Amino acid sequence: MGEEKYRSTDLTSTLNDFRNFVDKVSDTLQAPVILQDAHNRLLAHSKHDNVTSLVRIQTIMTRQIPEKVVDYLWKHGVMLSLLECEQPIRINVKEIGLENRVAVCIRDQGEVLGYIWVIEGDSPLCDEAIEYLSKAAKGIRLLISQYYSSMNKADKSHKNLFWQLLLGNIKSHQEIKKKLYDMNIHSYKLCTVAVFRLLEEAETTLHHQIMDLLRSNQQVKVLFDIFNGKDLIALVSMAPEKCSVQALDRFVGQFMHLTKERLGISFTEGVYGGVYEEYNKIDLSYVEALTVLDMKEQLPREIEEIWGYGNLGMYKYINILKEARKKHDGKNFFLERICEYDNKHNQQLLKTLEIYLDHDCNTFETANALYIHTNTLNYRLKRIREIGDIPLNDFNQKIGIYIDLKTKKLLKEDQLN
Amino acid sequence: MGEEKYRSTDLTSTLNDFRNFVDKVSDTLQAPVILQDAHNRLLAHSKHDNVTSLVRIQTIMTRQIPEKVVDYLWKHGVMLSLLECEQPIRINVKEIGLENRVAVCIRDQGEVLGYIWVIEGDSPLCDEAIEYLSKAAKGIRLLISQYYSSMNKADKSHKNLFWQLLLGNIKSHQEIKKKLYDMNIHSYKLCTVAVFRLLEEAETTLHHQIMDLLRSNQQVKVLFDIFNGKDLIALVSMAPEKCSVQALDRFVGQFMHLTKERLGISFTEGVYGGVYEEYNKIDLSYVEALTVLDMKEQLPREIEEIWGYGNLGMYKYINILKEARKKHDGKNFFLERICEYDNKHNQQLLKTLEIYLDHDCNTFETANALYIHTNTLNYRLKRIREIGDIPLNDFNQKIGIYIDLKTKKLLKEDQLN
DNA sequence: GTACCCTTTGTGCAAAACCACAAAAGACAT
DNA sequence: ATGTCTTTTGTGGTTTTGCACAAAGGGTAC
Repeated sequence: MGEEKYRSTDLTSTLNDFRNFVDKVSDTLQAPVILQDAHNRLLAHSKHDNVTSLVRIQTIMTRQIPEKVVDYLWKHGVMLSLLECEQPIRINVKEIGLENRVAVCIRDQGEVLGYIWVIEGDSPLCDEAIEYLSKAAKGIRLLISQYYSSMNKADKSHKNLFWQLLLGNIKSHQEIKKKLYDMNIHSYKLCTVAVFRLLEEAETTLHHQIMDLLRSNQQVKVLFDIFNGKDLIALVSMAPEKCSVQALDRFVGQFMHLTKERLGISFTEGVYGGVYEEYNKIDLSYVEALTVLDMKEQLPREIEEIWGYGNLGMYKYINILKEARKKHDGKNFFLERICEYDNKHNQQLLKTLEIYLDHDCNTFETANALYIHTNTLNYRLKRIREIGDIPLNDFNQKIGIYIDLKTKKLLKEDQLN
Repeated sequence: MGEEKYRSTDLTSTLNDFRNFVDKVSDTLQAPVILQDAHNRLLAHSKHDNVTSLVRIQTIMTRQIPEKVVDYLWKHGVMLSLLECEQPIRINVKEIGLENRVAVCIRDQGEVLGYIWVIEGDSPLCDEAIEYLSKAAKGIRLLISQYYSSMNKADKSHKNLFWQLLLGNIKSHQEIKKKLYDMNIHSYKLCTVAVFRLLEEAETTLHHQIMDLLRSNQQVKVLFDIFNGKDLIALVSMAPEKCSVQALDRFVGQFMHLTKERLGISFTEGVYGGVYEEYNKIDLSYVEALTVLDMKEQLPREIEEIWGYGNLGMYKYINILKEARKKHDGKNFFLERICEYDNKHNQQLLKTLEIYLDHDCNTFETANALYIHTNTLNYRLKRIREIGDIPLNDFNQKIGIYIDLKTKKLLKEDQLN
């Protein structure tokens, strides 16, 4: 699913050039050859491969080096030495089914443009062959540069379309569908907008590395991705049968874990909006994702384990409720009474009530969270019912209290800032 | 607590006239005499009463005939015959400690202005005395008319102030306090606005009867009352120790019951707003009361047993939430899935979920409400969890679902209208 | 028809929530 | 210091709830 979205007519000739290049190198060295871009995406592979390893089949079929291989190579420092070494280096690792290879980095003024891989198999390349490979790497530089720049052009209109979608400029689902088709972007039935927020703005090179990681995920197909300040915004799509809260949460979690592990970069949070079939709801999904991010900042404890808008629960509405309360200025007499008692008697009935509601009125969990005996909790709840005159067996009342509790908290925070 | 609020300097002379009148009649008939207005409020009682009965002490002390006596007289048709009969009639009922009396209605062109009561005790009035009484009733007509008209003037500024309070025109608590003091209106610490809505607009005479009933309640002190179209708006006050949800609910319930019973008039609903100490929150309390009324119309079943704004729970916010949802147009995927299943398999999981939440997730109550076996309910809940992927042990999620459930319902209703 | 799946109801057991009571500790005022 | 009131924790027993399993009924597709 890798680079196909960048395909357009003016790029095909370049791709043909790549194929000719690898075939020529392959013929000269009498070994299978693979050309890759800087992001581990396959640009071309030599014609006369008599493919023997599973890894290579996967690489060619998916047009990308398998995730586990990349992972392995990073973990064992192979990628790093490849990046730093001017000369071709030999890679012999049996463990993950990788054949013996020689790899060289294609570089232009320090910038990494891609890699050439030569599969040695059981007959290692001689020194002259290595030398030839080194030269070949230099020879292909210009072509790859051209490839990148023409790709950038496509990329710009690509970015442009994504922003239009995010901003809801195109109102018709059909129209969007056609545009995607024209751009050769194939979506599954469902899509949603994911947003990952970095601790601080990063450099463009980091952006690319992060996006590579994102695109190489196994759970969802990334249709678009773009950086906007600290935010990485992505439109991801998946088949209905594979779309569940669990799956999306896992996707977000794993991606954030990987960036941390592989690149040492931490996102503050990663979230996603509503999941829709209609492309004209992408803007909605984006806004929803931002809402979740906002909530994560305002009430981190409360929605610690929520990443999707669909699971925000009442917090979807908390900002509206907060504003309503600010305007209306009504008191919640239940809470007033409890607060008064707490202050007077140095108690913590309010906190108890909050945690109790946080834990869905489960006495066991609440007692644990408060580090108190269940009987103590029951006693406090009795007092809350008595003092606050609070009907703890009335769902509606509890919601009213919960809303007022949380909005009060937020308003207090607002005042501090 | 009756008529004192109408007292003002230009009225005192009239009240003196009344005292002179009753003393004169009392002297002539050699019996204690009481003069009352049309609303059973005492205008004057004769000087030389040697009071013997508890009822009379109460009447004079409270400046109003005791509630239970009025109740008794209405129930036994005495009031009715008094209203209809031109001549004085004799009332002999021992049962409630009432001494033997002769009463006559003071009438002017059909309109009832008041009553004269003469206590006979053990020496009944002779026919001439009755005849004299009849004439006296006619003689006092003009004075009472004057009394009413001057009272109306006071009443107008009275009404005016109330509207200012309801509309929040006076911003300062202190200023309002002073105005009340000037008008000789004494409030307890807490007050709230109650609103009762009639099925249809009523005549002024009915208004007065209803207000009399309202003022004669035992639970709260009525500081102001006014009719606005179908709505009877009242500002009531009470001491903090007597102020509870139960007390206010009882007040509203009993008053509505009495109007139905005594006057045959039904209110659609009676409600009250927030309870405040500060007079400048009366407008807020009024708006809150109207909010409750609005809810009573929109979701009668849901808030059937709620009359006070403080107990509205989440429904305080339902209109805001409804508007938010109308604008935002997001779907609740939990509910979507459940709905879809219901439609496909002709089930009623959605209704089950709603009733379940309505009953605070109490399986027993829910099963009863749905007329199904608890195991059936448990099975359905299991299916709801499975099909809708709904975490029924997460308070926040449940709130989100509940809000969306109820707002959806309201929006559907809105569309029908 | 019949096979299959979903739903309802019944039974019984185990877990949990709830409640009453008591002892002990702590807070606070006289 | 003393007594009173509130709070915490423990014990033990009852009630309620949750869940597994089984049987029966209902609808649908082949």
